[in-house]
Amino acid sequence: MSNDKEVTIYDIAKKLNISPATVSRGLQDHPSISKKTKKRIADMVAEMGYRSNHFARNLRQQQTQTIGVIVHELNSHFITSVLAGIEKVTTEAGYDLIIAHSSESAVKEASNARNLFHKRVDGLIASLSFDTQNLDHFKAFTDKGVPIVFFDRVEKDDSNTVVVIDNSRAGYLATEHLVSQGCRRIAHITSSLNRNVYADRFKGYSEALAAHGLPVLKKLLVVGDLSESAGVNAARKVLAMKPRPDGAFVTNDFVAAVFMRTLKESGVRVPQDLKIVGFNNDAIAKLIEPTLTTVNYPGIDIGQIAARNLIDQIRGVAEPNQSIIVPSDLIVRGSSLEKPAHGAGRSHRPAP
Amino acid sequence: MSNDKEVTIYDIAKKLNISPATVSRGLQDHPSISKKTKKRIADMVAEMGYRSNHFARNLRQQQTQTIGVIVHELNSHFITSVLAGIEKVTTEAGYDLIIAHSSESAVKEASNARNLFHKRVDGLIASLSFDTQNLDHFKAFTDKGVPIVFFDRVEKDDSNTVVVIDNSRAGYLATEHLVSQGCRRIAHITSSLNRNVYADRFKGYSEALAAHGLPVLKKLLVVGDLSESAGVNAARKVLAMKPRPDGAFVTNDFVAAVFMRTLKESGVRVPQDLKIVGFNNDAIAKLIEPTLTTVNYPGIDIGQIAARNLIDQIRGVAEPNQSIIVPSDLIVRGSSLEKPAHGAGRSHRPAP
DNA sequence: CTGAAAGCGCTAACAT
DNA sequence: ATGTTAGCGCTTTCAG
Repeated sequence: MSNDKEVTIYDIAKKLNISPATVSRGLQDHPSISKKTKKRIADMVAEMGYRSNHFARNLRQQQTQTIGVIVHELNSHFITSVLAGIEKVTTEAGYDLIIAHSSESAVKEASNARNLFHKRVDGLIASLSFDTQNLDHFKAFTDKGVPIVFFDRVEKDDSNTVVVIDNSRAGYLATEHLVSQGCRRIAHITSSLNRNVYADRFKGYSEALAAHGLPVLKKLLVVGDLSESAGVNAARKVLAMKPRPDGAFVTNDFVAAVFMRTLKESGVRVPQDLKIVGFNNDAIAKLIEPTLTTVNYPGIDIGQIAARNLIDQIRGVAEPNQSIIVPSDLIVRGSSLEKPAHGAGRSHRPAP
Repeated sequence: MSNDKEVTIYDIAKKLNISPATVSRGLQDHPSISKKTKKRIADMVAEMGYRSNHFARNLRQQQTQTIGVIVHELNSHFITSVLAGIEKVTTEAGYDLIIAHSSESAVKEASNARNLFHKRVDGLIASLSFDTQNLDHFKAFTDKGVPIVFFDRVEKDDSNTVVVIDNSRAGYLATEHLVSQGCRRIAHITSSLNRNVYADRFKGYSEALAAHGLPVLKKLLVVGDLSESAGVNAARKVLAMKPRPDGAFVTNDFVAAVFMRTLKESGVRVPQDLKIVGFNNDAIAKLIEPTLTTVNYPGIDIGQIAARNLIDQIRGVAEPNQSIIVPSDLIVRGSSLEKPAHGAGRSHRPAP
C-alpha cells in the first residue's frame, strides 16, 4: 500500500492552490498566515500523509537539531540514568540524540568525537574515558563554536561547562562515616587518580582522615580499573595488609560488591571485621549481603542539567565555562554499621 | 580560530581547477577518476579541513543512513549488551543510530515509532514494551517498505524478521535442572504471559514438569512486573503457599535477586529449602549469595545479528520475515545446587 | 577520465 | 496575508 513517492510541500501547495512558501510558513505556525489557511494546510497535510524532510530543512538552515553524547560505557545504572535525563530534556526541546561510547579508550573517544563533528551536532555532552589525557580532540568543536558540556569525568578548561557532584566532599563524608563507625585503618580502593572524580574522592578521603587525626598511608591505597578482577585483586591486597584494615572506601559499587564477596570467601566478616562504603548507588547495593552503604549519584539530575545547559548555550542564552555542582548524599546501609543490621540489613520477621 | 564558513566541494574544486563533480566522485573513490586526481583531492580536503555535508547528501540520495532502535528500557545488562552489539555492526556499516525507549508503555512506543518514522530511518530495530498488544503503530514502516527487525520481545507477523532465543527450550532446561536437583514443587515467578518471552518460558516450564510426571499447578504461578516490589510480592506469595515450594524458576535475575533476599530474610535457606533459577545472567547473578543459576542471554550476539540482518534487508540482500534463533544456555551456580557450594558458591580458602 | 547542469525539499529575503 | 525566487551542498545523468 502507498509505497508511492513522498509527499512534499509542493504537492500540498498545488492541491490547495497556494504557494509552497505559504505551506512552509503555515507549518511553522508563522504569525502572518491566516488561521483559515493554516487549517486548510493542516488538513491537507493529514490527508496526504505529508512528513517534513529534515534534510532539506537542515541543509537550508545549517542546523542539525542533533546533540551528540559520548560516554565511557553504557553498562552502569549511573550512566543509563544520565542518558535518561538527557533524553527527557532534549526530546522535549526537539533535539535528536546520537549516543556513542568510548569503551574507556581515549582513541575511540577521539574517533567518536571526530565522527560527531562530521555529523555536525549542534552541541556535545561527554564524560571522559578512563585514559583520556587532554581535550585536544574536542578542539574542533570549540573552534567552530559548538558548545560542549562535560559531566562526571571532566577536565576543566576555559571554553566548556562541567556538571559534577562534589566528589571531594562525598569522599570526605564517606570516610568520616567509616571513622564514626569505629574504623581506624581505612583502605581506599579506587581508580586512576588522574581522573578528576577519583582524585577528588581521594582528596576527601585524605582530608577526613587528617581531620580525625588518622594518618594517610600510601600502602592503604589500591588503584585498579573498574572490572571484576579489580575487585578481586583489591581484596587480595587488603587481605595481605598487616595489620588488616578495618574499613574500606571503594569508589565504585560493582567493584565494592566483588571486593566484599572475595573478602567474605576468605572468612572476613562484613561489617564486623571490615566496614565498606561504595559509590554510585547501583541496583546491586541493595541486593548484596550486607547491603552496601554508598554515595547516591543523581544521574537523572546530572543528565537533565547538562542537557538543559547545553541547549541554552546552543540558543545563546547561557554562558559556557560554568561549573555546576549537583548535590549528592551518603546512603547508610548494613555494610558499614558498627552494630550490624540483622539479616540482609533491613528489618525482618523470622519465619514462624 | 577558523570560525569561518564551512568548506564545500566547490571550494576545493576551485582551488584544484577541476569540477565539483570530479571532487564528489573522487571522494567516493569512483573508479573512473585517476589515481592522481584522487590524491590531489584527498590532499586538498585535508589541507582545507573539508567535512562532507550529510544533509545535502541525504537530501540528494533520499537515504538517511540512520537506523532507529526502540527498546523498553535501557537499565538492564541485557539491553545494553544488545545496544553494544547493534552499535558495533551499524557503526562499521556507516549507519547512525537513534535510540529511543518506551519505558514499557505502548503509548510511548507508538510515539517513538511515529517520531522515528518522521525522521525517516532506513530501518528499525525494536523490542516491544510490556503492554504492547499489536503492531499497528509499525504499519507505517512496512507500508513504506522500511524493514523492521524485532528482538527479544516480539510479535510475529508476515512482514518482519525476529531475533530471539528459544525461550521455550530455555524454560524447559531451567525447570528440568531444578527437577534434577530434587525439586518437586516448583513455583514459576514471571511476567505477563501475553508477552511471547514469558509465554514461551512458561510453556517450557510446563512441559518439563509434565515430562517428569509433575503436575502443573496454577497456584504455583506468580505473575508480576519486573520491579523490586514484584520480587518482594512473589516471595510473600511463595511463603504463603502450603506446602511451600522447594524450587522457583524466576524469569528475571533482578526479580530473582529480590525474591531470594526476601525469602532469606524470612528464614528460608537457599538452596537447601528452596532452589532458584533466574534468567538473563545479569551482573548481580554472580554477586548475590548464593550465586544465581540463570539462563545466559547473549545480548551482544542478538544485537549484532539483528543489526546485520536489518542492514542486509535495507540493501535488499536479505528476505524479511525470518525467524532467527540465537543459542542460549543454562549457567549453573549455587542457588540451585542440591549440595550447596561452600560460601558464596565458589571455591574458597578460609583465612589462615 | 572529466565537466555541465539539474534537482533533491525546504526556507527566507524580497516582493506584492 | 501570500507569492517569487534563489540557494543550502551534494550526486548523477548526460555529454564530451
